[in-house]
Amino acid sequence: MPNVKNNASTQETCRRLIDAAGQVFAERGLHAATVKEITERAGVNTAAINYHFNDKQELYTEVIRHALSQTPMIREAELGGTPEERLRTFISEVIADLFDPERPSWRATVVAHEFIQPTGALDAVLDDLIRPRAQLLHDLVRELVGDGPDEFAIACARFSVAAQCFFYLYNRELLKRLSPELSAPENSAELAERIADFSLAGLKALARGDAKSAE
Amino acid sequence: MPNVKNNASTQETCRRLIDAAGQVFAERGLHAATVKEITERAGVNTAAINYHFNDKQELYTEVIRHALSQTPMIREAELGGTPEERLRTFISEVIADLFDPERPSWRATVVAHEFIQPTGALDAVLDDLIRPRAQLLHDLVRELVGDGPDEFAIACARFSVAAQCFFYLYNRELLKRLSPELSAPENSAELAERIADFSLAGLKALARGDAKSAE
Amino acid sequence: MPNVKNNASTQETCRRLIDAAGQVFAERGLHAATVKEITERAGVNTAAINYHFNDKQELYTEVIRHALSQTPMIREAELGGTPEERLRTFISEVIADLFDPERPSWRATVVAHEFIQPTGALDAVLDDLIRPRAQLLHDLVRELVGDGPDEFAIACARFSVAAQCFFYLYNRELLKRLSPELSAPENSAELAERIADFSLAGLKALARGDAKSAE
Amino acid sequence: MPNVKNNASTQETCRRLIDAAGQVFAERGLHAATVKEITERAGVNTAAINYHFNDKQELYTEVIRHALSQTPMIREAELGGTPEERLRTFISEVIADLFDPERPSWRATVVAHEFIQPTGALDAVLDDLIRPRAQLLHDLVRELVGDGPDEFAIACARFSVAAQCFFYLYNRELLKRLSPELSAPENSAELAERIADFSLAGLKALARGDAKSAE
DNA sequence: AATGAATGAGCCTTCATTCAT
DNA sequence: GATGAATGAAGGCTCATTCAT
Repeated sequence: MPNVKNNASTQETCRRLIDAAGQVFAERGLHAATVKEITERAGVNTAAINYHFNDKQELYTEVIRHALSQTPMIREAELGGTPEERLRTFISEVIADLFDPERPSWRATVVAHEFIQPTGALDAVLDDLIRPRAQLLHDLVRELVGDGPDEFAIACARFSVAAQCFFYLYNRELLKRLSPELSAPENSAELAERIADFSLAGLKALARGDAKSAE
Repeated sequence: MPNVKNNASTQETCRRLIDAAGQVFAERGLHAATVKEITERAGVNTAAINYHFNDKQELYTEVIRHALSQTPMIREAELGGTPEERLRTFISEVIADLFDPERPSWRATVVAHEFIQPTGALDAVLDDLIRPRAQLLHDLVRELVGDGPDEFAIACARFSVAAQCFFYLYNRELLKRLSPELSAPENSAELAERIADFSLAGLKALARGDAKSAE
Repeated sequence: MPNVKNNASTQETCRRLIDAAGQVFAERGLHAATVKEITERAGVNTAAINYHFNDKQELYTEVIRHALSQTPMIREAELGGTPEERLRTFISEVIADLFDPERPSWRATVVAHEFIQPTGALDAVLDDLIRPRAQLLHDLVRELVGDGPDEFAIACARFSVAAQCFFYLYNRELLKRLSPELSAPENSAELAERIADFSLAGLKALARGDAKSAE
Repeated sequence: MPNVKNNASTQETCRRLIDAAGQVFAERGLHAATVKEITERAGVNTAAINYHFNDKQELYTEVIRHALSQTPMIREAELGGTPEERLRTFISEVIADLFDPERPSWRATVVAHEFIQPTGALDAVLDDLIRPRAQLLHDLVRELVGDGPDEFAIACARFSVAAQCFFYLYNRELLKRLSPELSAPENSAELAERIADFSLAGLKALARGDAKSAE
């Protein structure tokens, strides 16, 4: 957490540091990223990170917090419509965010790093930023499948939905090599629809209880 | 690639180095892992890595290769039964492998690291180890949905299936915190069934062409 | 080439590093010299070499440059008098420089090392520092022998003069053992005169064309 | 000094090691030369140096001894003729040896290294190999200049002669850059004659006592 | 006798952090 | 407040040497 300063130039420096650090952490990971590269890309002096964030790790935590606080997940809560429509909207937004060449691409990558190998930053933002988003998806799935399935089934189902979105976050590099057409931003709308179709079919089957696992 | 030695103790040393390195790379990532920690855990000399593998990066590549070459994906090709049964078997095997407390847990983690942020090891094993496995799943999905859907739809569908498995690989730490019951090995059989149910429902919908994306 | 810093203490640190490095490089050669010994002798931090000179090799190049830029050869150009007097002055200055116990003795030795086995530093200073000095001696010899001899003869003659001086640079250790009296600084004035006598006799013979090689 | 073995293959291995080591020491110097490169070039196993010569330093000493024992200096003693003719022959042989592309070129270079920076090998061979050669040249110079000049003058004169030969040994690399024509083997005969002319003129002047240093 | 696999000391360099200004 | 020069700890790697065979 940065020292809270009111000074406008301090805030500007912090903002530039977070942006530069996000890029470098995304490209190289926490350890391989060097303070020198971050400060040079931010155009600030060598000591700025220690001055504003105490150390590299705290800057990293701030970068993770920043990245997670801007994910679009939260917005689906504000949307109306049928549950089906809201699930489609949710998936579209997440996929669009991942593929949008306009948005800083480092946000998703640093989060992926941290999820695979938590450094403490994950726990620092778990309750503020992650649990509420997870709850939203949980509630939406419950609405879609009704009261029949137990909580374990709900957990599986919501992760099946989330997994399909996260997949395109975690495996960008692999997909570039295996299925370049799936990496192209112009196909992301169709991809989102297909994920939604697939997911709604899976959820409806769960709602009907016609699955083998329900026997 | 290690120097090929016939000596039995050399092979033993290499094996112990790969195992120790797998653990350390999984815990810390390629850059944060130190050769000192690896060699100490393996109980060998500091110079052993350079002697047997030339350098740290080549040891890492060997760890990735080792991890991937032991994934069970390939075995589903040998299984008989209907396509549905083979998909269920495939998912069960992958999930069982991820949750099996007997198997070294670092295999999955190092692969996850490498997929998110390739270091060159990914490309070194792409054609040998990854493409054949990807092709198997592609063919199975095609069998299940018939000739109707185009290749893009097949690609989306197979990644939707794969994504649900990978999710439990990539997000172990997150799941421990959000849904401890989904991290428990004793629930992995039910989890696998639910993933299979969800996936088969999604694939059948694609086969029927009753999806919004088919309009 | 050191980073150009204005700071006075930085310049002081660089000066001390060059002086310490000169000693150690002279004693041990480029490869056998360790940065640890250099930095300890300079009383600075281990990282100072990399900070000020990027790496050991660049420090070495700077040492060579420093050593060559302080040779007295260049001054003979400013001296007046007959060509004979100028040659005597030139030889006296070079010999005096080599034997002067006040001047750091490493300058000559590091240059000798680099001339025998160039590491890249030689080429870095060839055009700046070596060719101009070589040209001065060439011109002086040409003046002394007139237009008769061809360029090859001039080349041989100027190297015969230079060789007698360089000999006492290269073979200090050998001379200490074979002819201690020739290593004594108090005899250096007589030595310089004898070299000059010997050389002027050789040059006059060349000018007269009474040599066997001119037949 | 190698363990004296009668075994023919042992002698063969030592010979190959000395030859390979001579090349590598000449190219890189004592420290930068690696045991691995030497043994590989010699086609022997890693431990051969320690086995046959105890350690790298003793192999190096043996290389120096080998190099010095084959210099042609000694042969002039066997030659007849006037002192002038014998000096010409001596200089021709030394120069021819340095420029002869047929002879292994590392001999001169390793000696030059050792003369500039004695490692102990110099002292090991000083009395056997160096003093006798130095004495021969001393005696020849004394014969040429008669009894007039004192020993200091003789010392200066003989080093003036030797210096002109050594110069082309020590400064090979520099000469390649400054005067390529003086590096060409086909010009070495003319070079030797010019050195002899220059030297004989210098010695005759010393004999006549017409030098400034004699005043 | 001769080998080559394995060792451990030590090297150069990098880098997050500090401190005088 | 903010800087950038300087630090020291630690990292990966090399290499002469050893030792079991």
